[in-house]
Amino acid sequence: MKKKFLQEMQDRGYLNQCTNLDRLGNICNKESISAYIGFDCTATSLHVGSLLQIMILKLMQKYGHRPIVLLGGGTTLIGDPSGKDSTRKILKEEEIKNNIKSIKKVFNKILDTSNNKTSPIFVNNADWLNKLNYIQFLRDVGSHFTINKMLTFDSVKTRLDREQSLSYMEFNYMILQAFDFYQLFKNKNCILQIGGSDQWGNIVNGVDLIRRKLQKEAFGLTSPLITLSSGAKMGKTESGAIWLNDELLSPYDYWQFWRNTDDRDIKKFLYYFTEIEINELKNIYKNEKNINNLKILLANEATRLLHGADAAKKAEQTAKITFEKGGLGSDLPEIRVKLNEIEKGIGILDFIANNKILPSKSEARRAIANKGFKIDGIVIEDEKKILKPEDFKKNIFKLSYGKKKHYLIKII
RNA sequence: GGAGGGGUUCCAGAGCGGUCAAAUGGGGCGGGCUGUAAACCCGUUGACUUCGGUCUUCGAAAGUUCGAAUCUUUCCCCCUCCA
Repeated sequence: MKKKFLQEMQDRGYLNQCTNLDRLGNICNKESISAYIGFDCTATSLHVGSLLQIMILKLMQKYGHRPIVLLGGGTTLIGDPSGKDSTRKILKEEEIKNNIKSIKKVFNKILDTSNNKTSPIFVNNADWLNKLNYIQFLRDVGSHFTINKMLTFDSVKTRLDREQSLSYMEFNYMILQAFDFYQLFKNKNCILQIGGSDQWGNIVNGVDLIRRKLQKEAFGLTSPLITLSSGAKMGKTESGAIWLNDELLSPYDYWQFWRNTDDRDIKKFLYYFTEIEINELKNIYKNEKNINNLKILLANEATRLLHGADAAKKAEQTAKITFEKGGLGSDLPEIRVKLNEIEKGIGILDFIANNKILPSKSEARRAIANKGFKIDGIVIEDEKKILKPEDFKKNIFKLSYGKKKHYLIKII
């Protein structure tokens, strides 16, 4: 039973690169460690692009290790240039604070907070970065970095190669991230930093800094970049990002996202985004010949992990009713209208635009001309249609846009 | 600091006085086929419209003209070469 934690990391495909896999494995098997992952706080929610990292934190807990979640209030003020080809918008401190609060909710939902030994610790690097004294910092930390080396990092190189500007502020990002690791190593006994493969350079810098300043070994580990078979970026779909916070994306829509996984990605995703044991997964994969059932399994498991079992069940139920029976699933997004407005009559175009189903009446017109809208399964042929009480059976009807977007229209 | 090149609709990229809401490709969206998949095919892709049109867009502002994305001036930004 060697390398239990790292073994499963590897089996699930979470492991891309490690500074010293053998030594880290030995330590992990002997004692419980702390490891950190830093998250960006540029939005009020993380999206599925960060989910793999969160799964890793969860896996740590499974093996008795403690995850440290660094919500980078300090570094978000700067903006990580890795993987970006242009400078990011600079956020106000107030916004970042707000984002951190909102993002935290997701961690508390996914991670186990009941076990004292493994419950996550949240840290904010603003706590130490904001206090830094520039000159002091340059002497203590800056002296350990050479420009020669910094220029060789991908994040810097790609910017320069593409002749896109890289501000001095952003150039400093990697040093700050290295300093974060150093701080956590020193104060929280955090010996490992994990990140996406684009973070490799930044992570190695931290490991180096710790070695130079403390003559101690720290470890770095990266997860692979998730690539979709379609070539698109994970987490970005037609209708925007797949947010983890339910205020931004309902559990039903989240479920749908997984249900619509490309055939070619399904196996990988089951390993990545569910907690089903590897052996069981192998079995399932061998025995289940209907790929759609695998997609449903993935959707259920992934949704359960984030939104809970009830939400997952409800979403599945709604999907079943809506797609298999053409009926009205209770979990579909609802749009309520007042009875007196319906009695007056509402033009379908106005209705679509006012309720933000589409952004403009012109688009609504086009969609109707292309037979994109249906009421209870019947195509709306006339863009001049007026919604009236007769359209509502039992005060409700289903408005469908395309094959996948359905809304319950209710009279209140 | 000097010399050139350029900023066009989501992106790339044509247009270079009227026929331009702007070619073409990509992406998006809708339809068809299917399995709520992929591939493929078709349509669509500024807003408002009484479907006749109307209004707002081609880095910003001002101007020439009956008429400008296209010409002129000023400004802002980006790139290349030289110093």
